[in-house]
Amino acid sequence: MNRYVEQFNALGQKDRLQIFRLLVRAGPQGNCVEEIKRRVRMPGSTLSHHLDALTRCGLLTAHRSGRFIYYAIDWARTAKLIRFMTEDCCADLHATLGAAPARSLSANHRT
Amino acid sequence: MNRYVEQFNALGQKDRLQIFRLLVRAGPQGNCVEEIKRRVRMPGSTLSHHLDALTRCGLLTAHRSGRFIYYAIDWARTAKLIRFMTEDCCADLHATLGAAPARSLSANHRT
DNA sequence: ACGACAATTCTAGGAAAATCGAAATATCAA
DNA sequence: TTGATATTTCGATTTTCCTAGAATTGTCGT
Repeated sequence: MNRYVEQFNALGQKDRLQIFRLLVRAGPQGNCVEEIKRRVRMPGSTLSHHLDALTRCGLLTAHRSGRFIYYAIDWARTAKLIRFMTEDCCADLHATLGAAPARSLSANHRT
Repeated sequence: MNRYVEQFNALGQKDRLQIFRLLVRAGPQGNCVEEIKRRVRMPGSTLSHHLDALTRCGLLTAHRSGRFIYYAIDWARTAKLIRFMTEDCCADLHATLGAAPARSLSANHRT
Protein backbone atom coordinates (compact mmCIF):
# COMPACT_ATOMS: atom_id res chain seq x y z
CA MET A 1 0.00 0.00 0.00
CA ASN A 2 2.97 2.24 0.48
CA ARG A 3 3.54 2.15 -3.20
CA TYR A 4 0.08 3.59 -3.77
CA VAL A 5 0.69 6.34 -1.27
CA GLU A 6 3.74 7.43 -3.21
CA GLN A 7 1.87 7.28 -6.47
CA PHE A 8 -1.06 9.32 -5.21
CA ASN A 9 1.40 11.74 -3.77
CA ALA A 10 3.18 12.04 -7.09
CA LEU A 11 -0.08 12.82 -8.86
CA GLY A 12 -1.09 15.25 -6.14
CA GLN A 13 0.86 18.10 -7.61
CA LYS A 14 -0.31 20.34 -10.41
CA ASP A 15 2.78 20.15 -12.58
CA ARG A 16 3.29 16.46 -12.14
CA LEU A 17 -0.30 15.60 -12.93
CA GLN A 18 0.03 17.72 -16.03
CA ILE A 19 3.16 15.86 -17.06
CA PHE A 20 1.48 12.55 -16.42
CA ARG A 21 -1.51 13.42 -18.56
CA LEU A 22 0.73 14.72 -21.27
CA LEU A 23 2.49 11.37 -21.39
CA VAL A 24 -0.77 9.49 -21.41
CA ARG A 25 -1.60 11.31 -24.60
CA ALA A 26 1.89 10.76 -25.95
CA GLY A 27 1.32 7.04 -26.31
CA PRO A 28 3.67 4.16 -25.64
CA GLN A 29 6.75 5.89 -27.02
CA GLY A 30 6.42 8.69 -24.53
CA ASN A 31 8.31 11.93 -24.97
CA CYS A 32 11.85 13.04 -24.40
CA VAL A 33 12.54 15.64 -21.75
CA GLU A 34 13.10 18.37 -24.27
CA GLU A 35 9.66 17.78 -25.72
CA ILE A 36 8.02 17.74 -22.32
CA LYS A 37 9.83 20.90 -21.35
CA ARG A 38 8.61 22.64 -24.45
CA ARG A 39 5.06 21.98 -23.32
CA VAL A 40 5.09 22.49 -19.59
CA ARG A 41 7.61 25.32 -19.46
CA MET A 42 9.71 25.08 -16.36
CA PRO A 43 13.42 25.04 -15.61
CA GLY A 44 15.14 21.82 -16.54
CA SER A 45 16.20 21.00 -13.03
CA THR A 46 12.69 21.39 -11.70
CA LEU A 47 11.27 19.25 -14.45
CA SER A 48 13.92 16.65 -13.83
CA HIS A 49 12.89 16.34 -10.22
CA HIS A 50 9.27 15.90 -11.12
CA LEU A 51 10.10 13.23 -13.66
CA ASP A 52 12.21 11.53 -11.07
CA ALA A 53 9.39 11.52 -8.56
CA LEU A 54 6.98 10.04 -11.10
CA THR A 55 9.51 7.43 -12.10
CA ARG A 56 10.59 6.44 -8.61
CA CYS A 57 7.03 5.66 -7.60
CA GLY A 58 6.55 3.54 -10.68
CA LEU A 59 4.21 5.67 -12.74
CA LEU A 60 6.71 6.31 -15.51
CA THR A 61 9.50 4.43 -17.19
CA ALA A 62 12.59 6.04 -18.62
CA HIS A 63 14.97 4.86 -21.29
CA ARG A 64 17.73 6.52 -23.12
CA SER A 65 17.98 6.71 -26.86
CA GLY A 66 20.99 8.57 -28.00
CA ARG A 67 21.14 11.93 -26.37
CA PHE A 68 17.49 11.82 -25.45
CA ILE A 69 15.80 10.21 -22.53
CA TYR A 70 12.25 9.15 -23.17
CA TYR A 71 9.69 9.03 -20.42
CA ALA A 72 6.55 7.03 -20.87
CA ILE A 73 3.64 5.82 -18.79
CA ASP A 74 4.21 2.54 -17.04
CA TRP A 75 0.89 1.02 -17.94
CA ALA A 76 1.20 -2.05 -15.82
CA ARG A 77 1.76 -0.03 -12.69
CA THR A 78 -0.78 2.59 -13.60
CA ALA A 79 -3.38 -0.08 -14.20
CA LYS A 80 -2.57 -1.51 -10.80
CA LEU A 81 -3.17 1.83 -9.17
CA ILE A 82 -6.52 2.20 -10.86
CA ARG A 83 -7.45 -1.30 -9.87
CA PHE A 84 -6.52 -0.46 -6.31
CA MET A 85 -8.84 2.52 -6.35
CA THR A 86 -11.77 0.77 -7.92
CA GLU A 87 -11.56 -2.65 -6.38
CA ASP A 88 -9.48 -2.83 -3.27
CA CYS A 89 -9.84 0.62 -1.88
CA CYS A 90 -13.38 1.30 -2.96
CA ALA A 91 -14.86 -2.17 -2.90
CA ASP A 92 -18.30 -0.84 -2.09
CA LEU A 93 -18.19 1.78 -4.73
CA HIS A 94 -17.24 -0.80 -7.25
CA ALA A 95 -20.83 -1.91 -7.62
CA THR A 96 -22.34 1.53 -7.66
CA LEU A 97 -19.82 3.50 -9.65
CA GLY A 98 -21.61 6.46 -11.08
CA ALA A 99 -24.73 6.00 -9.02
CA ALA A 100 -23.65 7.88 -5.90
CA PRO A 101 -26.31 6.61 -3.50
CA ALA A 102 -27.95 9.14 -1.21
CA ARG A 103 -26.62 8.79 2.28
CA SER A 104 -28.96 8.77 5.27
CA LEU A 105 -26.91 9.91 8.19
CA SER A 106 -29.26 11.27 10.79
CA ALA A 107 -29.71 9.54 14.13
CA ASN A 108 -27.08 6.96 14.86
CA HIS A 109 -24.56 7.16 17.61
CA ARG A 110 -23.15 4.18 19.30
CA THR A 111 -23.16 4.76 23.07
CA MET B 1 -8.41 19.54 -12.63
CA ASN B 2 -7.23 21.36 -9.57
CA ARG B 3 -9.77 19.53 -7.52
CA TYR B 4 -8.23 16.25 -8.58
CA VAL B 5 -4.77 17.44 -7.64
CA GLU B 6 -5.97 18.18 -4.13
CA GLN B 7 -7.67 14.82 -3.89
CA PHE B 8 -4.65 12.87 -5.07
CA ASN B 9 -2.58 14.87 -2.70
CA ALA B 10 -4.90 14.05 0.17
CA LEU B 11 -4.63 10.34 -0.59
CA GLY B 12 -0.89 10.62 -1.01
CA GLN B 13 -0.18 10.30 2.68
CA LYS B 14 -0.02 7.07 4.60
CA ASP B 15 -2.32 8.00 7.46
CA ARG B 16 -4.87 9.71 5.30
CA LEU B 17 -5.09 6.85 2.84
CA GLN B 18 -5.56 4.54 5.79
CA ILE B 19 -8.37 6.69 7.11
CA PHE B 20 -9.98 6.82 3.71
CA ARG B 21 -9.93 3.06 3.30
CA LEU B 22 -11.24 2.63 6.79
CA LEU B 23 -14.22 4.76 5.93
CA VAL B 24 -14.79 2.93 2.70
CA ARG B 25 -15.24 -0.21 4.73
CA ALA B 26 -17.37 1.63 7.27
CA GLY B 27 -20.15 2.04 4.76
CA PRO B 28 -22.47 4.99 4.20
CA GLN B 29 -22.82 5.83 7.89
CA GLY B 30 -19.13 6.39 8.24
CA ASN B 31 -17.48 6.56 11.63
CA CYS B 32 -17.20 9.13 14.33
CA VAL B 33 -13.80 10.55 15.16
CA GLU B 34 -13.49 8.55 18.34
CA GLU B 35 -13.97 5.35 16.41
CA ILE B 36 -11.47 6.34 13.77
CA LYS B 37 -8.99 7.35 16.41
CA ARG B 38 -9.30 4.01 18.12
CA ARG B 39 -8.20 2.36 14.93
CA VAL B 40 -5.52 4.60 13.54
CA ARG B 41 -3.97 5.70 16.82
CA MET B 42 -2.72 9.21 16.60
CA PRO B 43 -3.21 12.38 18.62
CA GLY B 44 -6.63 13.94 18.21
CA SER B 45 -5.32 17.17 16.80
CA THR B 46 -3.33 15.39 14.12
CA LEU B 47 -6.27 13.23 13.17
CA SER B 48 -8.49 16.26 13.04
CA HIS B 49 -6.20 17.90 10.51
CA HIS B 50 -6.17 14.85 8.31
CA LEU B 51 -9.93 14.60 8.39
CA ASP B 52 -10.12 18.26 7.52
CA ALA B 53 -7.82 17.79 4.54
CA LEU B 54 -9.87 14.88 3.25
CA THR B 55 -13.08 16.82 3.72
CA ARG B 56 -11.87 20.07 2.19
CA CYS B 57 -10.90 18.34 -1.03
CA GLY B 58 -14.27 16.67 -1.24
CA LEU B 59 -13.41 13.07 -0.47
CA LEU B 60 -15.32 12.99 2.81
CA THR B 61 -18.46 14.47 4.24
CA ALA B 62 -18.95 15.34 7.87
CA HIS B 63 -22.09 15.70 9.91
CA ARG B 64 -22.73 16.03 13.57
CA SER B 65 -24.99 13.77 15.55
CA GLY B 66 -25.09 14.63 19.17
CA ARG B 67 -21.63 14.84 20.56
CA PHE B 68 -20.20 12.85 17.71
CA ILE B 69 -19.15 13.97 14.29
CA TYR B 70 -19.42 11.31 11.66
CA TYR B 71 -17.14 11.25 8.68
CA ALA B 72 -18.10 9.27 5.63
CA ILE B 73 -16.95 8.84 2.06
CA ASP B 74 -18.41 11.29 -0.40
CA TRP B 75 -19.26 8.74 -3.03
CA ALA B 76 -20.24 11.19 -5.72
CA ARG B 77 -16.93 12.96 -5.55
CA THR B 78 -14.94 9.79 -5.16
CA ALA B 79 -16.62 8.31 -8.19
CA LYS B 80 -15.72 11.42 -10.12
CA LEU B 81 -12.10 11.03 -9.21
CA ILE B 82 -12.06 7.43 -10.33
CA ARG B 83 -13.76 8.37 -13.54
CA PHE B 84 -11.12 11.01 -14.08
CA MET B 85 -8.38 8.44 -13.69
CA THR B 86 -9.92 5.82 -15.91
CA GLU B 87 -11.52 7.92 -18.59
CA ASP B 88 -10.15 11.39 -18.84
CA CYS B 89 -6.66 10.96 -17.59
CA CYS B 90 -5.98 7.49 -18.86
CA ALA B 91 -8.09 7.43 -21.95
CA ASP B 92 -5.81 4.95 -23.67
CA LEU B 93 -5.67 2.65 -20.73
CA HIS B 94 -9.42 2.64 -20.50
CA ALA B 95 -9.68 0.06 -23.22
CA THR B 96 -7.00 -2.20 -21.87
CA LEU B 97 -7.59 -2.01 -18.14
CA GLY B 98 -6.43 -5.18 -16.54
CA ALA B 99 -4.55 -6.33 -19.56
CA ALA B 100 -1.44 -4.25 -18.93
CA PRO B 101 -0.10 -4.56 -22.46
CA ALA B 102 3.59 -5.24 -22.83
CA ARG B 103 5.29 -2.07 -23.86
CA SER B 104 7.73 -2.18 -26.70
CA LEU B 105 10.11 0.62 -26.00
CA SER B 106 13.37 -0.68 -27.30
CA ALA B 107 14.51 0.73 -30.59
CA ASN B 108 12.50 3.79 -31.42
CA HIS B 109 14.09 7.19 -31.40
CA ARG B 110 12.98 9.98 -33.54
CA THR B 111 16.23 11.56 -34.77
C1' DA C 1 39.76 15.38 -28.72
C1' DC C 2 36.61 19.26 -28.88
C1' DG C 3 32.35 21.81 -28.93
C1' DA C 4 27.45 21.60 -28.72
C1' DC C 5 23.51 19.69 -26.85
C1' DA C 6 20.42 16.74 -23.53
C1' DA C 7 19.55 15.81 -19.11
C1' DT C 8 20.77 15.14 -14.28
C1' DT C 9 22.82 16.17 -9.82
C1' DC C 10 24.38 19.55 -6.50
C1' DT C 11 23.27 23.10 -3.44
C1' DA C 12 20.69 26.11 -1.01
C1' DG C 13 16.86 29.11 0.20
C1' DG C 14 11.99 29.60 0.90
C1' DA C 15 7.25 27.74 1.21
C1' DA C 16 4.21 24.48 2.73
C1' DA C 17 2.87 20.43 5.42
C1' DA C 18 2.94 17.34 9.42
C1' DT C 19 2.97 17.01 14.19
C1' DC C 20 1.14 17.46 18.77
C1' DG C 21 0.28 19.58 23.42
C1' DA C 22 -2.67 22.88 25.31
C1' DA C 23 -6.62 25.70 25.20
C1' DA C 24 -11.18 26.37 23.35
C1' DT C 25 -15.88 24.96 21.77
C1' DA C 26 -19.93 22.08 21.66
C1' DT C 27 -23.06 18.78 23.51
C1' DC C 28 -25.02 15.92 26.81
C1' DA C 29 -26.48 14.15 31.46
C1' DA C 30 -27.50 14.86 36.10
C1' DT D 1 -24.93 24.86 36.02
C1' DT D 2 -21.40 21.74 36.62
C1' DG D 3 -18.78 17.97 34.98
C1' DA D 4 -17.65 14.75 31.53
C1' DT D 5 -16.95 13.67 26.83
C1' DA D 6 -16.10 14.68 21.74
C1' DT D 7 -13.78 17.31 18.61
C1' DT D 8 -11.57 21.34 16.85
C1' DT D 9 -8.54 25.34 16.87
C1' DC D 10 -4.32 27.61 18.33
C1' DG D 11 0.61 27.96 18.56
C1' DA D 12 5.00 26.44 17.86
C1' DT D 13 8.38 23.13 16.13
C1' DT D 14 10.18 20.02 12.83
C1' DT D 15 10.17 17.93 8.48
C1' DT D 16 9.39 17.61 3.88
C1' DC D 17 8.68 19.61 -0.73
C1' DC D 18 9.39 22.96 -4.42
C1' DT D 19 12.29 25.72 -7.01
C1' DA D 20 16.01 27.01 -9.82
C1' DG D 21 20.86 28.48 -10.91
C1' DA D 22 25.29 26.39 -11.42
C1' DA D 23 28.13 22.57 -12.09
C1' DT D 24 28.34 17.86 -13.98
C1' DT D 25 27.64 13.71 -16.84
C1' DG D 26 26.68 11.50 -21.06
C1' DT D 27 26.30 11.48 -26.13
C1' DC D 28 26.90 12.94 -30.66
C1' DG D 29 29.18 15.03 -34.88
C1' DT D 30 33.30 16.60 -36.88
